[in-house]
Amino acid sequence: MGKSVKLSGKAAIREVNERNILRAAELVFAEAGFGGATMQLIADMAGLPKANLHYYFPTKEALYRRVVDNIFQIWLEAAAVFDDADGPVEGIGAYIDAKMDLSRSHPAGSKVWAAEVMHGAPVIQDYLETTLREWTEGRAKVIRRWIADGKMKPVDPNYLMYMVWATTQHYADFGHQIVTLNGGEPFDDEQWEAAKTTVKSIILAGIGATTANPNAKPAMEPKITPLR
Amino acid sequence: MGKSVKLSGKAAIREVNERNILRAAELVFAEAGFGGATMQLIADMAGLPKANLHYYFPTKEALYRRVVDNIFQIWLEAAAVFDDADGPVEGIGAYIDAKMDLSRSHPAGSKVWAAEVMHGAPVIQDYLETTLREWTEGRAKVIRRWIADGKMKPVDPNYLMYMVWATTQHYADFGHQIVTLNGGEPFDDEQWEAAKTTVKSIILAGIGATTANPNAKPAMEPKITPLR
DNA sequence: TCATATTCTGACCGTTTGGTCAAGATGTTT
DNA sequence: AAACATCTTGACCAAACGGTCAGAATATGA
Repeated sequence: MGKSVKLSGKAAIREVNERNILRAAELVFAEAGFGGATMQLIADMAGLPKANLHYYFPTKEALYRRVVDNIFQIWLEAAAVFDDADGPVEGIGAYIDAKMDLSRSHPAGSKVWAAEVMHGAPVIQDYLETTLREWTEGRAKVIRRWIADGKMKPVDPNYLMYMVWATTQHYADFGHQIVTLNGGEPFDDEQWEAAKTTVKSIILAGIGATTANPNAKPAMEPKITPLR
Repeated sequence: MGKSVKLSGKAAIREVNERNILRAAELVFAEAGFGGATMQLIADMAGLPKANLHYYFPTKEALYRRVVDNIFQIWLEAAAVFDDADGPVEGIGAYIDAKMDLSRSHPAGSKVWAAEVMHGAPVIQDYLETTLREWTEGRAKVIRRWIADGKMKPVDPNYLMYMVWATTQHYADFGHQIVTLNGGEPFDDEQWEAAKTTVKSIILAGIGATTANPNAKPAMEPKITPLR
């Protein structure tokens, strides 16, 4: 019932060590940034001598690349919930849920991604230009369809997507600020649920999302400049 | 007609150099992070020998502190537009406008702030606990008053504030990602205006903001958990 | 058991970095 | 112009860093 076949011997050693190193590296990169992170610190956190790190990952850049790769994979998997949805309430709602859950369960990954983008995406530029761009354009088409079907107000899909990304990832990237403003206490289950509900409520109400309303015309004139 | 008295001689030299250094430092810190930034790079960008930097700012930490201080000041000044407003449309709308303008005019500052918070706010923890907290609580009271007056739906002011921060700052912090998804072209005036309008439109509609409606009762039951 | 492949690790190295310093250059005051 | 304060800068240093390497330890397969 395990998710992967239990390996033994050398193969198991390699898998365990690589996993440990990647986990430690993600935390250290998230807390100190790429420049501030040191191989020694990652090694200590993984419980391995530094030279052993370089046995599995030849350079700091290679290790960082793998960390970012993993994050992007998780990101894409979570984005799948968008696909099989009949309208914005279901689709965008589920997407917000998924991204909020990720911000809670995987804050370090979100931070590494944010720092990478902020520094000009030296490592993941190709991802942005290919995979992410295709994904975004695909979802934009779906949203435009929903708008045409009268299921939500006319809104440029890109700005809407940025808003969802920004709002959900904020709870990971700025988690420290939020905790401080919360009196130093991390969010409990109720607060996470309230945050999630508030985000969904405001965005879905903000775009006038309805479960289905094919024969309705937009409630307001399309003030928003459509995508050119 | 200048904003400050023209100094001459040594005083002028000091002021000009400090300003140049701070400007260069903000850019380098934003692009490379604290750990990735080097005094040599900042010196080159400021057009000064490295030793001269240490004459004006004794350590890298001291220089970084000053950069973050400046950012926080600008942040606070922009936040003032919130204060003299009669309702959410005016207050939150103007605040969003101000923060969007800051994201466009001062993206490096936003990035430095974001990185600082992401890394656990080692330098500005006291700001978060004092000034920022007081400001946030003050604004939360205003928002609760608006809710009580029926000018907007019941929403936890903190979650709402996080949403405004996240959405507006996203255009600075993730500017590179947005530019890439925009085909490599930076936003032009129209796109900035459209982004601003979309953000305001969704948030204000999302919280059911009206210019004034003192004798109306909330349109929906308060699903949102109020601040405890 | 022995030979082979893989994993582990302390010691080491060249480079880069933040920071220092002494001496010179430039402006200011009397 | 002389005495003083401030500013400038190339040269330098100790520490920290990413990365290397030879050889020990451990597992695998015949």
